[in-house]
Amino acid sequence: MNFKGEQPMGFALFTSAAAAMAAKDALQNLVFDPETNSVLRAEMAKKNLYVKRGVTGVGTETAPFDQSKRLRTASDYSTSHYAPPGAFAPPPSWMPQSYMPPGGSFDPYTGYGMPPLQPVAQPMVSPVAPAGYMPMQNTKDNPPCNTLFVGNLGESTSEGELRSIFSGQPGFRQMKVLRQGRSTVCFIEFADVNSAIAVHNTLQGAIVTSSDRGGMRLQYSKNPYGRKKEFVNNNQDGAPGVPTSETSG
DNA sequence: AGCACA
Repeated sequence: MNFKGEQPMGFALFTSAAAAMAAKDALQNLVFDPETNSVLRAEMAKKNLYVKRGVTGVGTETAPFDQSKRLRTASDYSTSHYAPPGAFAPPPSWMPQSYMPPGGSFDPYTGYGMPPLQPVAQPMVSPVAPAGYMPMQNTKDNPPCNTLFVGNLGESTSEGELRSIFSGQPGFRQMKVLRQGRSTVCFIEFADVNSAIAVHNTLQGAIVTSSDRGGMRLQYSKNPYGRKKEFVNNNQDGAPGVPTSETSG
């Protein structure tokens, strides 16, 4: 569905072009309305957002403006003090060399400078945490693979909502919901690891309305789809191993 | 924190 010109849109101001790029990538394809499976489209604006001094959340005023009363937004308030959000934290040791976290290299934009200005007051919230997300601590994750494990889902979680959230994501293959008494977990297979990584990052902590636990927790599955189960006994000394379902068939 | 199906 594409109602050009009729969909609401908004503009968000970031501390730097790099931060805006990171947020854009993080939010791209976010399902913000699971009911209709509506997906968020994020682009770099054609022009910088102008913000009146002392006013927050503006952008649509048409009143005549006075150059002295407005502040031109710069692309380079000292980017050095900008702490990237958790999704772009330094890669752990198992991170494959080939994978560069989004937001890692924005060199094309660093020379993009406009004259530095006094910084506007920035709210101390993560620039990529819109409504619809909950902060989510995700200790103990597994190496990236093509299958995501979804946790922190209440027993009331509807499979339909999960499907509407994930089935529209690029690379989605299949989904399986598992009821576990008081809680629910879910497995999602993607066509490739990168698709899974993208969703792991963008939907981490996303609110599942039908669940009563706030945000979902996304982890890489311990046992991804399509990975052959290894032999339990692959000792080199030739001793007979215990047959597994692979060997005894 | 809870990881099934092949």
